[in-house]
Amino acid sequence: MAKSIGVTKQSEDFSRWYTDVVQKAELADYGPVKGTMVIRPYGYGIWELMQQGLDGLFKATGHVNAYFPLFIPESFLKKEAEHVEGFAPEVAVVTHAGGKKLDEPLVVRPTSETIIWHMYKKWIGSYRDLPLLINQWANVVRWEMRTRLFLRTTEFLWQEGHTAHATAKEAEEETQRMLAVYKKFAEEWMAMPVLTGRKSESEKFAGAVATYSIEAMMRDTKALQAGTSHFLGQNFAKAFEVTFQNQQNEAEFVYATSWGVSTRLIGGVIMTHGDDKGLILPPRVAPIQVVIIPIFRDAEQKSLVMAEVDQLNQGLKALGIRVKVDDDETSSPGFKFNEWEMRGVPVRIELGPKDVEKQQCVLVTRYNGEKSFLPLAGLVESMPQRLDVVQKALFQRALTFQQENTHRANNWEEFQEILESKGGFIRAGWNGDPEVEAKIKEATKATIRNIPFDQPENPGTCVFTGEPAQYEVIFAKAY
RNA sequence: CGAGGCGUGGCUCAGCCCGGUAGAGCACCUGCUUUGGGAGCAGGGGGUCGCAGGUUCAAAUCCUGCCGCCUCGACCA
Repeated sequence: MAKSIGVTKQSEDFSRWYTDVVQKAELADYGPVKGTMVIRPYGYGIWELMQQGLDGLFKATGHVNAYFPLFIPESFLKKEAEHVEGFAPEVAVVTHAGGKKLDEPLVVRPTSETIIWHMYKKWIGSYRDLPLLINQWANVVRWEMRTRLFLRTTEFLWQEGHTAHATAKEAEEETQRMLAVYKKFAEEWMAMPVLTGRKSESEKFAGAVATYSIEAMMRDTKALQAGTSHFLGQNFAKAFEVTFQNQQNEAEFVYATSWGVSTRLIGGVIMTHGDDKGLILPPRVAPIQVVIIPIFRDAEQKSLVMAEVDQLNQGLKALGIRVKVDDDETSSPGFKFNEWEMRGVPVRIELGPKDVEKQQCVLVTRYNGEKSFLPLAGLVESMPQRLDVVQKALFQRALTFQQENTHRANNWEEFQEILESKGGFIRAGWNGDPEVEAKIKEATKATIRNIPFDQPENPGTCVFTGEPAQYEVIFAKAY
């Protein structure tokens, strides 16, 4: 024993731990083209559950799904000045197709605002066509220089909502509504506590009037932008000449929003809950919520044990619980324990001859390693409740961690000291000057994650200049 | 693109300095014994040594060029 199997310890090398977990838990693998990723069935299972959850929340807020093309005429991208400036460096361009050079190059969408607003021009004529609330599930391509599985890949899966409204107020409300949806999803499905707020000018979406984000803290105390919602004002409506006639019969430019979360969230859930043994999945997004490991020596024991196991399996399935029986006879129980722990299954049930005799089983919860002997009677019925407890406990644990690693810095010395010794989120005053923001970034690599909605009455002084602060903001090193 | 490192069975790597039969561990296959925290023994299969050229009787090993990957920096959901 004691061979170095499993994953690199989180405490030893967080970044290697992450890469190990992603690959050994069979969530994803590297594709042959630099920066591309193959999402394997287990990882894709998480994404499917996320999609179901999010899609339900989108539908509940009045949105419908549609699909727009992957290819966008290059000229579209150039119509909105900030947008093209922001995305031009990272777009992939198709210059040849059908065996010849194209008249106009096509860009592979890095996001779909341009092609969607091109279409909205055709569909929107009067105030009666508004609001238009469309979401699409799609892949997008951004040629990033440095990539990491799930967190930043050349091609990734996401959803992008694109809405059109008659008034700025309505669009702003939509922006906030969807940010709240993201917060709810992150916290209740992914068990990831997040901070909501507005992005600084330098960090906002290219082409937006304002960008809002949810920011989460990973177990290495670095920040992860987990979702964004943009108020686009009339920028895209003007670029694509999308007007509507209001009730006074006047032409007006339409107001827009867009919002998205991506497969990056999977990276977030891994880094929010995982430990030295590997992945820990919140039950709501776990492809396998309960794994049952039967233990037996011979055929007689096998039939005895499997009879109980089958009953458990059927019972749990009937309640809609995602359960797997690992009856593979070519690997040992001990191996399976470790394997399923590494893969983050929330609850494990062990059932052997001794248990059948006593009409009990061994139940182990992944996140805290707690092992208990429970009577088989009533076990099935108790499972939804048990999973719910795990789901909430994971959120609580992550929330406590986030709070314990959030500090207030009142001056530059404190700021640097906290960043060096503790890391994490730093709440600090900022005078609102982008140059100051840039200087802090250059000096420390910490960036303003967002300007939280919950502002103190007095934001104090700017942590860098000592001038009166305009806001209290969250600084952190980020992914 | 700047700086470092690395390309050898599926994976992790040794061999390279000092040229001469291509290796180990893990994984895989077969058999027997095992199975309550990563099982043991025995046998077995599998490699154009990143690519191209050069030096040499002889190249994984030396030389040149190219390609790819990783880490760090500049860009970002």
